Amino acid sequence: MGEEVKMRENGGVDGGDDRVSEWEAGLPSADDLAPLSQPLISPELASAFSITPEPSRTLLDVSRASENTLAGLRGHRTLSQGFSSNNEFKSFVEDRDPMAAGEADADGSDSRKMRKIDSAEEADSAMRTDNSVEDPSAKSMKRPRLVWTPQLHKRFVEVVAHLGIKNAVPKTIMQLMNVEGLTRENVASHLQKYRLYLKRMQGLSSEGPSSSDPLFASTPVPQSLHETTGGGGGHGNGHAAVPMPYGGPPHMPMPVYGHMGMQMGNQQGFQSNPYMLPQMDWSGNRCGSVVSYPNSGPNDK
DNA sequence: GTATGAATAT
DNA sequence: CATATTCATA
Repeated sequence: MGEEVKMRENGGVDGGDDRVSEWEAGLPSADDLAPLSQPLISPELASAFSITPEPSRTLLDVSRASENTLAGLRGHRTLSQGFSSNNEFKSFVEDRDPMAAGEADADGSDSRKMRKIDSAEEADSAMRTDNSVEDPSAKSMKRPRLVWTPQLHKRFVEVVAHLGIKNAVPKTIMQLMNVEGLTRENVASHLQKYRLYLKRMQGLSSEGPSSSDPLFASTPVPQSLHETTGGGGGHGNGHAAVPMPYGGPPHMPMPVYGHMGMQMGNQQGFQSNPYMLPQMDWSGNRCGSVVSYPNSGPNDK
């Protein structure tokens, strides 16, 4: 099972060196996972989800069943726990929402207000036309919308930062993130947004008339030239802080989780994805009996 | 044919 | 607004 991380084989565009092999072991130690175990989710949110707040979750270091790719690399370096020990990353997913907010048919009737919560026993069974998408062997299935959770985004940012804008291409990022279920398109899309964000910030680094420019973002704007490996050297890039206003640490005016006006019929809300993500690390953190996933798969092509 | 980046759609 | 999907292109 030992696998070596293989990446960038030379796509054809740009002919820079594709040498990469340092972060494999020295990826940024992002920092501590402390915040990770911290309530990334507000209590109310948790309540809403009905998920046990689990107050006694000191360090979730307990779970550590990852190690797939970087398993062999780790060992040296005492880094607090950069990527290697970051535990397996899973994504959180949300079912395809036909219409999230507004924008439905005409304007006057939005018949979308129903809440049948209560009743201890909701035996509402007649429903579901039975189309459970279940196909363990399904090769392609419409994956649910991927939610870029703060943690995920963080990973993303870190990887990108350490890759250097030059090598930060979707495929590589995806591979380095090593998040199961993440697809190139996912990354590409997010990368696009991220780039836009960077660009926007470049022009107005400190400007900010009153935009909602979060004072976060220490302007880590990566220099246009960065070469992480290879070459040249050095680059003492320690690591960048999460530039995006993501990962709302202090408060949560309504940041990452954005609008959770989810109108799920199921109280549990969580869907059972045949493929990925049943676990909710950062927030719910339900480790312990995390089922090992058929990691063998689909990713990493 | 694959991968990327931007545009466009949901 | 956040992602997904499509399109043109390297």
